[in-house]
Amino acid sequence: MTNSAPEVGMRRVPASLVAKLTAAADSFASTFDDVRMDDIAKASGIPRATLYYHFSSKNEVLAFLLQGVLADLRVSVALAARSGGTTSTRLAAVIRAQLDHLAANPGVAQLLLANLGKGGRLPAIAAGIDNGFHAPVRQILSDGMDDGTLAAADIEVITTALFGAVTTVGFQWLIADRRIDVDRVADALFSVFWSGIALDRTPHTTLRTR
Amino acid sequence: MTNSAPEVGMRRVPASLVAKLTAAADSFASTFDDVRMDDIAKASGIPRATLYYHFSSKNEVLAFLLQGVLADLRVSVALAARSGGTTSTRLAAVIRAQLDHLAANPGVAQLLLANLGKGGRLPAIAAGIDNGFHAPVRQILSDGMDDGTLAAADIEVITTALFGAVTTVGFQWLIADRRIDVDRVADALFSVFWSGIALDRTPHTTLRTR
Amino acid sequence: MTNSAPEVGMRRVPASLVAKLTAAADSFASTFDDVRMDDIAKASGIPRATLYYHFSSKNEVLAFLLQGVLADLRVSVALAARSGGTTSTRLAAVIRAQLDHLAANPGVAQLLLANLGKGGRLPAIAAGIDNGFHAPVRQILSDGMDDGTLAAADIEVITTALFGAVTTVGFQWLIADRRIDVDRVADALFSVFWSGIALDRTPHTTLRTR
Amino acid sequence: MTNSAPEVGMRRVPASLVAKLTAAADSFASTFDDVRMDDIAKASGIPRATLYYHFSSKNEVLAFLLQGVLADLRVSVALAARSGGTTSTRLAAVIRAQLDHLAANPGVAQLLLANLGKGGRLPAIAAGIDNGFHAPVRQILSDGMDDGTLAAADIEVITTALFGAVTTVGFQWLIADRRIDVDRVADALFSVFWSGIALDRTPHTTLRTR
DNA sequence: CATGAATGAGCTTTCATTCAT
DNA sequence: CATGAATGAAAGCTCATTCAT
Repeated sequence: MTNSAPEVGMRRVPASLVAKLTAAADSFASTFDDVRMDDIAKASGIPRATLYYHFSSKNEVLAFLLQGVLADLRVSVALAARSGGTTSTRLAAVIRAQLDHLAANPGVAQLLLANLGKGGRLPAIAAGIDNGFHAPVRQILSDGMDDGTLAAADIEVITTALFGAVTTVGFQWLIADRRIDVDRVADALFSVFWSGIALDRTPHTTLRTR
Repeated sequence: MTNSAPEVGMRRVPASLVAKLTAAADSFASTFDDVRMDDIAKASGIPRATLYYHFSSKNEVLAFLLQGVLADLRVSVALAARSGGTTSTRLAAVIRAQLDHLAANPGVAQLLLANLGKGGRLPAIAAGIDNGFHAPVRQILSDGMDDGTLAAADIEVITTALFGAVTTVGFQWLIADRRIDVDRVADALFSVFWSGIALDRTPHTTLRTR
Repeated sequence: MTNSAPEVGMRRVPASLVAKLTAAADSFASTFDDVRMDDIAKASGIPRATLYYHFSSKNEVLAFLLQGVLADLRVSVALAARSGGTTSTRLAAVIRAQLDHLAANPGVAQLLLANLGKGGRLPAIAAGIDNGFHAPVRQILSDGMDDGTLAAADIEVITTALFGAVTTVGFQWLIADRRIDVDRVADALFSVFWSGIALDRTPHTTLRTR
Repeated sequence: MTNSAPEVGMRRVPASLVAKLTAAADSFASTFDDVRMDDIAKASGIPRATLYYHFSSKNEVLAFLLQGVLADLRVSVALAARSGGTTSTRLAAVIRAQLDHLAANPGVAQLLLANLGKGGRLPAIAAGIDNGFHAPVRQILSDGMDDGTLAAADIEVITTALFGAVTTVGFQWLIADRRIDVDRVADALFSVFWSGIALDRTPHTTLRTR
């Protein structure tokens, strides 16, 4: 899973650093605690001062890693989405791609989760997720509606729901089992989103409780 | 939404503190950054030293707030789940309950999200979420399978997926619109989970990419 | 030489700190090198964190000390200037006061000198010196011209020249001898400024070399 | 005002560096803050590592600049002092020379002032000032006493006082007006030192306050 | 020779927590 | 009981200097 080394406005990061950083990312990202610059330094073997030579702050380092991971996600999800099959095939592939990605980058993915609610990085991260996951899924859904495969539905909600469901389940598995049983999880998730859970699809009515 | 003031091992927290803390929770929780003891103190008007008189650490204060919110969630979701309707009715009610809860406690909910990956609080939080959301949903699903309303399925995955989907979509709305259009979101989410997105439910096969 | 503890916009500084700081000032100020917060802490026995509790930055600590010293200077010089004697008596007294002050606060005075060319403190320091020394001297000179004791002259230049001369000579003595022979120096300085160095005062002409 | 490129124990500094450094000196010297190696590098356009190739430390670079400036001072003051006029003419010329020098090198002069109290450079600087200013003035004063032009007086104090007065007034003007009105200042200073400020020179007595 | 890259050492500042009243 | 004051233990960042080409 090669990191595409995106620029974030700082000095072009040399390949050797990129390699060390991404290699070490999972180990320091999964300390389950605030990541300290020293953690990054120790885990990657890059002296703190050297990191500061290439990045202008700790946040830049994290942003760099997150953007790298998101870029990777984008690539693999886009690939899955483009695989010219049916709507269902493409959707299933996208789910698998995201799960594979989670399984491959557990630490950084967690870092990403921890940063969803932090320090001004949100816009960039949100954009990254939108590019990497939402956009392809929106495309698949929209294609599916066009060709009559899918029922008309709230694309925005469904897309976000799919992302949330896949990510949450993936994390749940990672935390519980240290790994993800991609086959089982992907099947179950696809099945829910594709066919729903009801045995019978007779129209029902949602209650408005308020 | 009264906070049930659970004990976490510290001396009984006086009502006045509980009031001030929960009232202020949203303001300091949404600083979108690491919450510092001083933030809590300033937002709640309770001097730092006084907080330390009642709690034994910052984590205890956060845990107290999170548990309070989770207890509230538990109450309202349990209520929704117990409302003796059909499986679909109960499920829809649970989704609404969680969305209402998110809308009512955006700050603390975010705090909770930000703390999913932090400082040893995870087990307690996970337990709280399990009690508050997963358990009732599992019950509903299991009931539904028993009475033939639901297709046999991977209850564990579905439950987690539902939680992730509802929460993620809820946050997405909060961040984008500052509020949640509960009706629209609840309908859309219920519809996906209940019936799926496919127009036609002809059996399909999931590809195994690996 | 009591420090009048002026406020600089930060937390009111407790007397005990003021005492420790001013007592230690000379020792850390005379390291002849950049003063580090740790020097101040060690010399004064006040923990670094405590200093940061009372002051908002290292510069604030230095500013506080400088202002204190300048306030002291102001008091003693004003006293000397007010001593209702003749113009010459008052001027001589002011010179002595400034030399005494230098001798009593060598370290902080040096700190002041080192800071004349640094970090935005200049305006405040300049104001302090103006209040403490220039203003009284200007008053004496102006009084002297009014009562016919002094020849008409460029008060601004003379005042600054006197300050520069007294301070420079004082420092020179401090550095060379570790102390100031106040009697000798004061006499010599007063004599130059009062009578000049020429044996004969026959009018002369200054050459314009360019 | 050509910099005579004195050696300070480092390899011979190439002319191109000398040019760039002295040209840039005023700009980085007037940052009014601690001069960092990077400031010097940026202001002069000479890469930091190149500076280290030619000088062995930051202090060497500063010393080089200061000594250059002091050498210039020495040349022009010596010239003024030697101009075979009367004592008063020579003294006036020296005052003008120092003021001209200040006006021509405000930044480096300030750097010099700021470094009077710093890092081990003091002895060299003091020696430079002594050679450049004090020695010629001492000579003039001593000549004047020999030929009966001057009253007997404390040559050491007067010399230092003159230097302090001229320098301080010069800086004062630079800071206040961005330039020095050399004519006015030189006249006023010479007048004070030559004739004193008293209208009447009737003998007076200095009070001994202690 | 010259210089972009790298880094050891150390600085200022922050913050959770404890103390003393 | 409650709290203003105090502080130990890091954390983030800077900078003079050295390395490697």
